Amino acid sequence: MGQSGTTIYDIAEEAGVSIATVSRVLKGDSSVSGKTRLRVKEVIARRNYRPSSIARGMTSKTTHSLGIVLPKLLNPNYAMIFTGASDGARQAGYSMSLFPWRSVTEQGENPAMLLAERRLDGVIVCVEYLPPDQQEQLRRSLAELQQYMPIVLIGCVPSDLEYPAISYNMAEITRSAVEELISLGHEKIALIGGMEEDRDQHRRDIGYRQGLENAHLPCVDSYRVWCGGTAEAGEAAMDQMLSSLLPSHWPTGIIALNDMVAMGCMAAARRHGLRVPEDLSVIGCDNLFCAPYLLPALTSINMHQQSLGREAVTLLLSGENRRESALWEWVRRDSCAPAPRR
Amino acid sequence: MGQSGTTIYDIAEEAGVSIATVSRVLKGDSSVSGKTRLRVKEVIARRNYRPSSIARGMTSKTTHSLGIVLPKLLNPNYAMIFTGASDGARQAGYSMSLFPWRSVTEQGENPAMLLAERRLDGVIVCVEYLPPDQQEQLRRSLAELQQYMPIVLIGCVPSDLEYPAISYNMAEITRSAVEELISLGHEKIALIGGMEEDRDQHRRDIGYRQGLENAHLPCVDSYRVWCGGTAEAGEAAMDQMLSSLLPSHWPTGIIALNDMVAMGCMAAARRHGLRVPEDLSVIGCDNLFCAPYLLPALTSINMHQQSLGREAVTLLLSGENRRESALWEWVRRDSCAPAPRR
DNA sequence: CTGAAAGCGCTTACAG
DNA sequence: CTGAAAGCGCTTACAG
Repeated sequence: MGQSGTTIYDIAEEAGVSIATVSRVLKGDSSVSGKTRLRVKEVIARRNYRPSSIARGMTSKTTHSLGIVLPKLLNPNYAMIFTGASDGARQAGYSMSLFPWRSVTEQGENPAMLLAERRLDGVIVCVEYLPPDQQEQLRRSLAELQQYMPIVLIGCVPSDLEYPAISYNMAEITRSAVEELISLGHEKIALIGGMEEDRDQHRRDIGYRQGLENAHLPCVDSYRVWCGGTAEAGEAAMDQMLSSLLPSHWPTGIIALNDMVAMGCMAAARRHGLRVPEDLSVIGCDNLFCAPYLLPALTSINMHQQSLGREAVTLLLSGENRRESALWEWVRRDSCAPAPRR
Repeated sequence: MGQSGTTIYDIAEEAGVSIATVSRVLKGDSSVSGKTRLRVKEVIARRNYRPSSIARGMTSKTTHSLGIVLPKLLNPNYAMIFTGASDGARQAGYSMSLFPWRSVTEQGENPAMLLAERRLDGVIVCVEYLPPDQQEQLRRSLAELQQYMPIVLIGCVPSDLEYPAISYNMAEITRSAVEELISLGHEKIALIGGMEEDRDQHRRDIGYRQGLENAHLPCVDSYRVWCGGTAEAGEAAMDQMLSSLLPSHWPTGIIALNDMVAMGCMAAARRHGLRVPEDLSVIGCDNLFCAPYLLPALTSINMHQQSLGREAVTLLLSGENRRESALWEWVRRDSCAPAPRR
């Protein structure tokens, strides 16, 4: 165990050359003569020698490993981003490590320093919308982090954060969702979403209001609901909303934070005797693998998370300071229908 | 960018001590006098200094980073394992990197060497059932890998592989699933599962046959279907099976490879006019977050993947050579019912 | 209690 | 084309 042991000195000795020469054939330096190259290569192969990337890192100042900071991988959405990022990294010859969101967001002394120690060649930070006080902490952590390594932001990136970034158009997406429902004749449209603790809601809220306003529809407070990002949370929130409203005031269209929340909403709606989509249209977000297999199949928005992850790596390694918008597209299925006649 | 720059020399100079002393206060060595300790700590804080973990690794021979080799993270199942492992690692002060399955399984020169270079402190390898020829490659890769770092196996671990491991009881689980259906009066029980390329099926097949045999039921070839692990694959496989069989021969119970496959099966069954669970009972595996929200809610098996990931880390860091069995439990919902009267 | 020195396994000018 | 030497940023005996 751990007896890898063989170093560049062993190879040099066995091949009868200096370690400098071994180092040269390792990096494919063409100045090495054919015969020495062959001899050295043979020894390397026979001894199964692999240079230590960490020793290399000592001189080259580069670790060939990247990091990604994510809120929670259990959301399949983030798992997709991570997968894409991990793939992209590997293809470029880097490894990818996962760090928890709180490593940049928590109060206390220098949470970002966890990453700084690692001397990564760069880090992708996936940011959700945060309340003002936490935003301040995020700002500080990012500034600190950037002194140690390049960073790229993805997600709900505040527009005044001056880093390379690929950001979600949550306002635009939500406005589009409102328009989608309005075009089907809906007027009572509810917005269910936003992590309670970090009020992810904010951007969505802006788009939601815009959409209603453009159609000269009123914005009703009881149709705007905060909840967590899980199916359970969505179910509870929907249940709560329906229970507190007279059936004549029930919304006919729901825009959910994500597909998991949408799943919960549909379950709660069913329990209250609502049929989807006849009585209630539902729109999710993220286009999870299970969306087409729900009953009815869920209309959702494809966020292309996997390619988002890859692109973030590309951007990170490019060193450019671009700011892009993440792609998204409608995936219309069976959970939306014309509004019921009043 | 990357101007972290400050080293132990800077701190030593500014505090008017030797680098050895700085190193000592860094590791909390009690031999340092109170006043020097304070002075050094002050400089460290002011300069925002963090020792380079990679330089530390040079001497300590330890990188404080672990790896995990997974087939594919897009399966939420593996995302759970990864999350658990990543959490466990972090709590122990380690970081966790993801490596693709093919890094240990692919033909060619020393695929495992990708990992060897990294000088990880250990690696978790999540193994699926493999056909004999690939098993040989796996065996070689693992043996090689172990020369560089400790390894722990999880998943469908061949019983003759002499490594610390936490393995799935796929045979036992599948047998239990057969018994579950038999106890509901089913006699025509189909097994849908097993990645076509790696015949993951094997263990399940054993359990399936045992279950039938114990109940003196025949094992019908057309009820054993190979397919990939996705919903689409499950849908296609089910479709194919129903289309090729006379309705009077249709199975009344399905044991699916996993929940995603089960989702596909249910969709295909519906298209063929079968009601679940009245005409057809379906059992999934993995208990995905969406299982309770399907219609009908899917009966499944909870594999506790997250704690499995954590435990794998514990086992890895313990250095022990234990071999454990992964926990599992039934989660009975609405997709199983008594067999229809013939 | 503290410092000078060697060493971890490489890479890279600098000579020859 | 090749080698001796310095250096990357730490840790750890070894002296004092």
